Amino acid sequence: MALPQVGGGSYHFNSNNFMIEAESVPQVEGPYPLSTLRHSVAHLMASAVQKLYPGAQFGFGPAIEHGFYYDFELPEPLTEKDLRKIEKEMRRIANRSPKIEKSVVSREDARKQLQEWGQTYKLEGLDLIPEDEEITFYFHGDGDVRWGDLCEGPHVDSLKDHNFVFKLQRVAGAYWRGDEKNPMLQRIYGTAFWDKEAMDVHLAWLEEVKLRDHRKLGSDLDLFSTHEEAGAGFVFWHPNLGTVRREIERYWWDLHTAGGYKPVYTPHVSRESLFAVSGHLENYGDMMYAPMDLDALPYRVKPMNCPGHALIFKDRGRSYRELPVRWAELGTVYRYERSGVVHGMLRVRGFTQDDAHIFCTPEQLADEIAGVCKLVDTVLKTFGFEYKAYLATKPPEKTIGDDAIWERATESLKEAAASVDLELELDEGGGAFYGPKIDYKIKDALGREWQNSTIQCDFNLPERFDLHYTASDGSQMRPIMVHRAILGSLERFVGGLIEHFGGKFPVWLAPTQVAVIPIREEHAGYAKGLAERLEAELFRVEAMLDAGHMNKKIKQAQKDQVPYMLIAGEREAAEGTVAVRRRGTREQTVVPFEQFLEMVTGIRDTKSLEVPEP
RNA sequence: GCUGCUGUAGCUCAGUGGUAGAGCACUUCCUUGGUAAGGAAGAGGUCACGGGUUCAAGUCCCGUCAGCAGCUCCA
Repeated sequence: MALPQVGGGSYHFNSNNFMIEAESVPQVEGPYPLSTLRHSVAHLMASAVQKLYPGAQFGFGPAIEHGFYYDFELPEPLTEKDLRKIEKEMRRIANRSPKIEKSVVSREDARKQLQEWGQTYKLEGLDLIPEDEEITFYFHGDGDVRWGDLCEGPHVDSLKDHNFVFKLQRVAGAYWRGDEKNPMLQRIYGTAFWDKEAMDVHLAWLEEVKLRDHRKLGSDLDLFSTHEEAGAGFVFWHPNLGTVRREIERYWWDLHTAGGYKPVYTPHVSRESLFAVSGHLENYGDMMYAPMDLDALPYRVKPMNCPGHALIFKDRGRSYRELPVRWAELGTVYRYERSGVVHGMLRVRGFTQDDAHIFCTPEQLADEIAGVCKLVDTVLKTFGFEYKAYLATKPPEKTIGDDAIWERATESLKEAAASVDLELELDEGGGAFYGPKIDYKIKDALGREWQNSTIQCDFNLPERFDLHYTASDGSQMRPIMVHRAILGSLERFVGGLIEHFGGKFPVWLAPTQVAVIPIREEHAGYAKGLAERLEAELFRVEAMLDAGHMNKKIKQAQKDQVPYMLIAGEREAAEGTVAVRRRGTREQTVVPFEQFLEMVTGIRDTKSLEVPEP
């Protein structure tokens, strides 16, 4: 999809290059910051709602990352159709009396005013304003559309004298003040920009997000499904995505083997008492599935893998000489998620973590963390993700472990990051109750941030399981346990990957890597030979040899996002060449088959994200 | 879980109380085509599921399940 030309830079989403060129996003300067404009448009919207739905109660209406929203309590539910009506009214109001005026009032006058208007939520909002802060109202409109709002501002001075565009996007429910114990209000989301082109680019971005939705691609590309028969939040991986997953797992195990990790496997079901020891029952019980009775004892499906790994550590005495131990498991866990939150592959009720636990001494901690940081870097770069890392430190209360060990562990995290040139942003007090951690945020091809990788120090589980090792002086010491996941969960990671790549998987991951298409049926023999040569090199090949039209096969292979098509007719058969057509292009390059094979082998084996010409 | 919306063929969707439809995909036959839709015929639906209203329900009502946009919560 080609987007409007903006500021001399063109903007293409759908080329073979899956990344979006972020630098070509236009930055249009208006007379006020964009967030001020959006906040003012939120007011404009609220006044229109007031006009159309007398008796509306108003909640909050701030500017947000890509626009704004305003929460209302209305006698009837809004539909998308009502949004057009509200937009129309907004334009009318803005044209008629566009000035926005600020009015500073006393707390008492503010209260009186809001009582007069009958705005109960706003009155509650008034009480949230600190004593020493100035209280302001902003007014616009006149006559029957005169509208004011308790608001700290700032706002644009006029809704008419500056050029801007806006659009109301959707309506949804939202709890008053974000608390599910409070009543639910109706929220209208919208956006506003200083110029139409910028908004068009933003809307096109939203379209692209929709096109790349892993649920849509999941069905278009035959990747995965969920089933009413199986229940919400349980993912069925189809052969195509199974192939992607197997490649990722193979890569993951190779890296971990090289990194000194040993594989472990632990049961999906264990006695409930195990989770009492680990503390999961107490702290995580709401997320766990109900117990099942086996021989009159309660058993549970595991929500995490760590208790199992702790049991393995505890199975025999450990010496300082064998530390650190690094144990990895692609461990499938089950967690109860409320029905409204399950979402494709990104939020599910059963998933596989790329889990590993490192048991080490405090002295070893920094080196171990550094090793994990390197591993994370390698993996994320392989998939083309940029990332940022955050150091989450000791929360203010309810923690386990004395200050000395917290300090030492936090220092180790810092030291480790420094040793691998990893910049850490501080997330003060963001650690778990059981230890400090480093969290990674990755940025995908659409510029969206995801949280996947995490490295967590744990002082709690070693305590609860009474884990120990014999130190060189013969004393019994407590190991530190490091939990770490790089992908997070395979479901969420691969679901995100589908969107990151827009279904255009790099060669090493692509379910079908090469499609072989004969021009006429009589060339099928040559084509078959090519396919066999590729299969002998362990390529995943689709040999489209049946009697059908070449054009249909090309169309099919393009739709399936196959990175390379080899098209072979009389000339190619005579010369031992292939006409190579790359994903997302219409050009062909005719090269000797051997040359193609060598090129594509290199691309695959280096896990390149490119799909170059041969 | 909550608010609102939705569920008709594999997919996208039409069908507002009276005999279930279209395009694409699929199957068969014809077509032998040099880079994204050749032609014809055919098959395919317990209208998510259960109950109710009605002479009559895909259509109206209630419930359940599943999905969508969010909220809240999370890998």
